Amino acid sequence: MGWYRDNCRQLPWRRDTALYPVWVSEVMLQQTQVKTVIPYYLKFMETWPDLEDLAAADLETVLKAWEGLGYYARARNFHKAARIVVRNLGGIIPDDYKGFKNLPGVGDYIASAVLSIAAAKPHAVVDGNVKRVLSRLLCVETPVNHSAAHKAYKAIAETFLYEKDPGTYNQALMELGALVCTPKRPDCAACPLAEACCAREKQVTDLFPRRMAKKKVPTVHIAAGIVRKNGKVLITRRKLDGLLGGLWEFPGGKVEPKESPEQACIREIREETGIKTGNLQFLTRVFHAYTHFKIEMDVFFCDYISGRVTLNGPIDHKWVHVDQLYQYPFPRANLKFMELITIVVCK
DNA sequence: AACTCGGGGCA
DNA sequence: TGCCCAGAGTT
Repeated sequence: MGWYRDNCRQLPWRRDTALYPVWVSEVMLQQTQVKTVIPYYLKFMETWPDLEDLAAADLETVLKAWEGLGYYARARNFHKAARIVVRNLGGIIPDDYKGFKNLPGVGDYIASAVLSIAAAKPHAVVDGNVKRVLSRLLCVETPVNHSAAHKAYKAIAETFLYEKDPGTYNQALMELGALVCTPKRPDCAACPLAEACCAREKQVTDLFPRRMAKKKVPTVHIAAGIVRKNGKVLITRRKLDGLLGGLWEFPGGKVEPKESPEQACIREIREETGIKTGNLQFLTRVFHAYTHFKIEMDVFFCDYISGRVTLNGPIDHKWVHVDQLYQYPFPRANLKFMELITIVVCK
């Protein structure tokens, strides 16, 4: 705790420890590094300073603010939770564990983090940092990426919980993991727990935390088309659940075996939107990695030929001017060639 | 209990 | 390149 007081970073969400701003930060910080979150957090709080503001916003606007941050279900769930609090709970965020965790997108980590930091409730957090620190401190053999890990580390974290100031205890443990007890080359010389650390004493910090082997991720070939018609281009909106739910994209899909990217592009656009396209012109190839697979996407300009849009898969579509594309939330893989479109079209 | 869900920082 | 990150929901 003393180490934390002297060494903690000055982060934007540490300025206001009310429930809402802490909640915003914890949702964004889920599986996302501090450095990445900072600009998103500042802009989000500026746009929606209070829960009521967020509840009144369109989902689409919230997704736009989340664009590039990933795990878009976080934004959808948080937005939904804000509306539940305003509509059903009188605008009061529950400050008890059961009531708060019941909200969509709030699991054990967020409930424990928000309530300990913003309401001094005695709940220990378990995140990647905490698991790493405790694993080394006690030479815990439970692999941190195993299903049983959360429960095991939660029990350990609770035994050490400092109930007089659980928020600082939790943040101190996480900060220690982020700054000192790092995944690679931990700085044991700077660690306040060094004397008590099992892994350091045995010189095996690089063997902890234990981790189960990961699977390799396959690569998928994708073809996407920028369909032009009367100076506008076609974009479609993905269904709200699943991968990249609710985001807009250029229509396309998987290139089947024995099929050329051009054929796949025309076929996928016809299947998804019902329209016929042709006169394909290669624009670029984009590489992008997701958690469970990688994609190689060939992007084509296409001309609209015939047919009316009848959606099969996407939940919406629009013909938009290239200058208006920035208004819609797109996946990163699409943003990678967005600027190129403008350059080519204007030429 | 296993699988799905983004994107970036970093060695 | 591969690893890992202030995890939660679904199956």
